[in-house]
Amino acid sequence: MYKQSERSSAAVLADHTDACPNQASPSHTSSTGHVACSSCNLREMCLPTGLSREDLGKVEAVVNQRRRIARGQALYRSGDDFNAIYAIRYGFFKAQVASPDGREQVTGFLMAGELLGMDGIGTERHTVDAVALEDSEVCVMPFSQLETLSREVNGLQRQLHRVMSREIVRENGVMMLLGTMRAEERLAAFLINLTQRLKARGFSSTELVLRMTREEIGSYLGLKLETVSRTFSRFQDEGLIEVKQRHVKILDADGLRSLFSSEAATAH
Amino acid sequence: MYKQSERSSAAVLADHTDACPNQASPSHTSSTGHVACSSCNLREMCLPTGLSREDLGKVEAVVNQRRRIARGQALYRSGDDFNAIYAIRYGFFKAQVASPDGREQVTGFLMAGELLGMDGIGTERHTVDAVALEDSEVCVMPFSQLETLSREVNGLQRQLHRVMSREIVRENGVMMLLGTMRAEERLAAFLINLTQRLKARGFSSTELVLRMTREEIGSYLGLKLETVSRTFSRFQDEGLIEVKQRHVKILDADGLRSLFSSEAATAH
DNA sequence: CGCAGAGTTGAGGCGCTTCAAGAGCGGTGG
DNA sequence: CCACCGCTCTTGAAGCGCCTCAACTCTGCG
Repeated sequence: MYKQSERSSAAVLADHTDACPNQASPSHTSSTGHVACSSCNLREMCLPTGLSREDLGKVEAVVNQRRRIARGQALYRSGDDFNAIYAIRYGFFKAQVASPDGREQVTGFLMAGELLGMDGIGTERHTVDAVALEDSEVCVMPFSQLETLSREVNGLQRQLHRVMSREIVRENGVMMLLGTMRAEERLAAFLINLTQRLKARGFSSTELVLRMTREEIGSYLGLKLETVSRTFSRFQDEGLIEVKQRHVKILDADGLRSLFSSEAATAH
Repeated sequence: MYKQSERSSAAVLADHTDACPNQASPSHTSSTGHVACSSCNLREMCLPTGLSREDLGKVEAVVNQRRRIARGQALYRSGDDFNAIYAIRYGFFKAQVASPDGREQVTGFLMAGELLGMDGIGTERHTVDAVALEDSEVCVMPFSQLETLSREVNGLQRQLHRVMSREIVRENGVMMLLGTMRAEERLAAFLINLTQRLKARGFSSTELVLRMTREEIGSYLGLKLETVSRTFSRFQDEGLIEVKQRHVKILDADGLRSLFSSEAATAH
């Protein structure tokens, strides 16, 4: 039914069947089995997009390790040394920053095929926390090797620049959301964005299971959890969506879209 | 008195003495005189930070053009083809995004030594407008040449990655500001940030001339111009600053800082 | 001198937050 | 198996912070 949840709920189950008894620290397990980008179905939305078969082989030589992160565990934390960037193989993460006085802001939610860790390049230290919201696995790409290789493989260099630029542009969009939109618009934009990304990964674009709490959604959108909850309820009353806890069914995607694009006249 | 304003006001004057009569389109003038990074006093806060003399020479070969932008003109606009990134030689810019329905959000203010244009790398099209807030000049760095050169000059590659990563981190900070801070905190953080950057450029860290309107500040901070104005007035009443139009004197920098860092208990 | 753009200030209202109570759900242990 | 606990989510009521609308001042410029 929820196509998205199949593997995910299985992963959650896996959490409690083998995470506890088998391993002391499941979050730091690294399965060093060789990684084959060429046989990864996320290839085309991950870092090696558009590389030739030959170049792909060179990249595979750099992506020599995977790492599993149990739900609730951090892949890295603000202040950690920066060594690598990470591609999500499966699972779901949040990225968040903390201010000196303890406030936290979720800066992004990341899913399979997306990259984590670019915040650390500038200072050799990570500046955000990357926390798994479900049991996840990432490919570890040591950055110094990536830099070396991208001098030789033009397509990789190009792709690395693209990915970083797109992250800048994505954040511009979030700034616009936070700076100019009302609660209703923010949440509608959030839902549409999520469903689009899920659709690109072959999941349903009308049914999804939220991997984060209302509070985390609120943090991302600059709202309090009660406002998120109320707005969900209002969307449901208006027939735009159907919400049952974290299960959301989109009933009127265009209606949602019209809440934040074009129809600016909604504001009175 | 206002060290910062010396050259700037001179530039503004230049605007009205030669922009109108002498040139049809001052914003597109490119003075192709050779550019010498090695003799540029912004060298150490610009792209070629930390390069050897030899490598610097190679970079200079790529930075072969300057461009002047008159106040109010755009260096580039959203939708324009992406060709180059730009280093500001002097002047002041705002970067802003527009949503389909016409809302605008200022995503940054940029000063000498800072880089513009990285928003365009990902899609080969710019996604933001870069508008000069005073008469300005930039060094044009064709990106394809920069990519080619950065394969050869490791320091340049490294620096390019650093700069992009730092932009991501900066935007994370703005997201935190927009998502969690109150008007007072936002404006205090804004002022402290500006003065720090001015100080790094050798200007006074206590007296500054704002190059942007209240509305532009408000757009950046997710506030309305009236709120910006009122908050300035309140800061003045509290003896934190002295405001006279766009002239701002910082009287109590620590007081301002305490408004947004540590003292979270300010919220009641 | 008058006009336009930018900034200030006041009054009132709305949207979101805050505070609070209760319901739903999953996990745990008797 | 069911009672219980903790966490998440929902919903209501009241308050406050920022926005909206509006009038006025200030400054620079023709």
